[in-house]
Amino acid sequence: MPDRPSLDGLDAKWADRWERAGVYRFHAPGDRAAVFSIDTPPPTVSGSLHVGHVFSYTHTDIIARFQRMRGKHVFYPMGWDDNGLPTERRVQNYYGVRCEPSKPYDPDFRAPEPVGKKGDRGVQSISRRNFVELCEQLTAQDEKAFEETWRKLGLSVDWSMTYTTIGRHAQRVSQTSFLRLLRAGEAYQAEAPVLWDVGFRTAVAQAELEDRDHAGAWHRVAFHGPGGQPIHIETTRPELIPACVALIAHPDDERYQGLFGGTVRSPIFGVEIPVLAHPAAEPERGAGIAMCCTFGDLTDVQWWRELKLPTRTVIGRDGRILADPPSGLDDPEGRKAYAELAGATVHTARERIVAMLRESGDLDGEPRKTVRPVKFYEKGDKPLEIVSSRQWFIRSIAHQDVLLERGAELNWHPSYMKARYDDWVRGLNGDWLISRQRFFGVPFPVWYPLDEAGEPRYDAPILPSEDALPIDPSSDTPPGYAEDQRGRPGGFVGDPDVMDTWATSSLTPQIACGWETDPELYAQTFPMDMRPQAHDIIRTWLFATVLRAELDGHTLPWRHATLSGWILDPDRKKMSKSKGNVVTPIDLLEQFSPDAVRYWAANGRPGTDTAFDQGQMKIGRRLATKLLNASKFVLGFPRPAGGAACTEALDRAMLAALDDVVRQATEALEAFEYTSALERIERFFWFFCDDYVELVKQRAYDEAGGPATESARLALRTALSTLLRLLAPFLPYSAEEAWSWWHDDSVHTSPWPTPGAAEGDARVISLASSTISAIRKAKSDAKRSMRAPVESVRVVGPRGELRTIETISGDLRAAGNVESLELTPDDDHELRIEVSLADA
RNA sequence: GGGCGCGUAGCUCAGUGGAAGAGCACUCGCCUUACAAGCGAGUGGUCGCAGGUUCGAACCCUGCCGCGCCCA
Repeated sequence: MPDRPSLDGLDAKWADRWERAGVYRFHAPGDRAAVFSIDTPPPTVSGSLHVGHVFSYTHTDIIARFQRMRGKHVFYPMGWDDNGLPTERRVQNYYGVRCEPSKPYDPDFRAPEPVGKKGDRGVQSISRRNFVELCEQLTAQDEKAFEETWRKLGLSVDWSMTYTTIGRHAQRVSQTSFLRLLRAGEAYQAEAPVLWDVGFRTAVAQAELEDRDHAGAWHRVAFHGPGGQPIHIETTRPELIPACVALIAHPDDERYQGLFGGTVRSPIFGVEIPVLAHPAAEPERGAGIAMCCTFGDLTDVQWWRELKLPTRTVIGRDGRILADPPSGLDDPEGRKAYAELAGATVHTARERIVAMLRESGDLDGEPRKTVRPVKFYEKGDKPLEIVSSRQWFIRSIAHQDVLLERGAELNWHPSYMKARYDDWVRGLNGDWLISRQRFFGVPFPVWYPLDEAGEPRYDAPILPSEDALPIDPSSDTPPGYAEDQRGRPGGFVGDPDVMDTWATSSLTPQIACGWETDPELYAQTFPMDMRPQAHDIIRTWLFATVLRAELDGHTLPWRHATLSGWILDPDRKKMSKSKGNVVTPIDLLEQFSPDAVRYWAANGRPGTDTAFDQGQMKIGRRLATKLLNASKFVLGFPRPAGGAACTEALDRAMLAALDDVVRQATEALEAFEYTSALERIERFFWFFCDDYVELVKQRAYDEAGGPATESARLALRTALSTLLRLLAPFLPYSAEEAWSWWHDDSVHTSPWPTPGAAEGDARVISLASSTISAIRKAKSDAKRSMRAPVESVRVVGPRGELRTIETISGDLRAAGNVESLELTPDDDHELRIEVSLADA
């Protein structure tokens, strides 16, 4: 036991010992009921950890530690989400490279020096395989740094079970699951219009969209009616005029009754276009008649599908106008005009076409500026386009009802978060698009035979056997073929796409629990007990995981979902990356100690956004330091003899009150309410230090010993043992340090306290506190030391209360340095305490 | 536009039908043999606003205002 206990250095000391002793190692007990399994969110390693991570992962760790002390075998693996676009982007920016799939692999390629500043040097094109290798190298580095932070924070993770979402095991699980869905008809591919990000050149899913206000302008444009009369439409996207396949108005719109069923000619391009009626047209919007294009928005897709309209694609996957005009654009003048647009970006094409319309007199008035919500890919910086392409989907629309049922079975913490899930499931408007035209991800384990013309036969995919997984169809050869047949007529070709990150991370329970690879482990850990995550990814991660477990086994993946809030900066705004990076988690842990940072995190209630508050960390640091000092004080007394008993009223009352705290804290933690558990424990702890310890100090010091002294020493030790264990989930380092002063085992594997048989009078405590308070106030008012002698304390009040005070009068006199304590009955008035100080 | 949450002391937040609370900050004190990185005491509130229910409302109901988030 050190002379001056300190928090500094505890993390290094204990993180190392815990690892060596295997304190958090999972040992399968052979019994599902004895396990508590946690589906830890794999953080995206393409960024840096920020205080928000520290916040929410601490919440999970508190529950993990509590359940472990409750006797559960806690299954608590960590994963790293390293696959997917965020990693690609990080690698591109970090090394200044770009993946060029047509380039051959360079076996001698060495990772370039990291880019110092943007624009320092040109971007280097490298082969897909070299690019993937760079991704693997950089994520390995990032993962190491993440693990260090987590260990320092004191997460009680079993690090021997760490997985990554790009690792072999995850790929195997992901591909196995995909093949099964494919065989069951739950996964399918289709040529369909999909939302497309032209910057990243990939399809994106509904869950990855966000609406952003985007500046644009209404253009009033004349189409030409049968008699040459102008039919005006209003559009924000005049560059899509060559893609126009119909004009559409509401069936009840009187203005256009005469035109329905007829045709008009498009300006500039001179294409004959039908005028049709459809209820999705909004009479109030613009001119009430809209041009339907391939594809301007999701309504265009709906019209195209329902009215069986032709396709006139003009925007390519790079966001530029295609070189060749679409079918139907036959007019020579029109083709000439189109040629001036070919190759231009959407923005440029719009400017040119506006100039043409102005020239031809088909632009009515000037464009009117507007701001309207436009769909963006959440990671993208250009509006999404809609392009038709072949993509993989997982069925979800067909399962909406059962998904809602599963949502109702799940225990949500806090419960109101369920509404977000329900909203999302009810609002699904298509199946889940899982293919991405990217490089660093889990490949689709599929090849296609090539026909005589060298065209892939998408309807006859070649599938690997499950035991061959994981495979990469771009380098592995399908069964029955030789590698030299790749890409040749009559040969084969691999599916070029990779799965979206969520398509793999929606399987974290299966990946972590050993689905199809470790049946024993799986039986003891799945369905998991707890899924902690942030509330903003209910529509992605939570939803997708529920879907996959349903499709695979008609089960929920876990019993409880716990949703953490966000960290807000002091201005109540969501903590931005730049701000979060000003103070890195490591800096915080160094400055305040892990226990202090955890204390701050533990004060953020489940689901509630919480302010970043270094003040709370200071308080946490104070609490942890106090715990060490109080422990040192209690353990400084001789150990009570074997036959010692708590005989004194104050000791018994204190232990009884502590039992209540144990009950309340246990109940709260069982319900994942770590904040109220901490609040109750903490409140008691300060009472223990400030009042109880002060009151029994003299009695405990008494070198003559005796039953009353033994009672105090025993009560102090008993309470300390309980308090250290109650605080261990929150302050694992200081609790472990103090515990180690008188135990050989770890506090984190010792049993969670249970209420004892202590019987005590709760009134004793409140009367003790109010009496000693009155004495202190008298001294404080007189600006005297707390040790100043008191000539007399006169307590006047009801006999019952006086009798209670009588039982603790010795402690009160000793603590207050009181010469005489006088008790005067007065049953007609409330308790009154008069204090007379001795002369200075 | 729909849904969810929030609004209590200068700040961060507890309290969900029975006497308005804690910590921080601030003020005034105290070397007190665990802790001065400590301890004691004090100042501070129209519980967003307006109605309603009730013997009694910060708490339940209705409406409004403000903030945030999710979804269209």
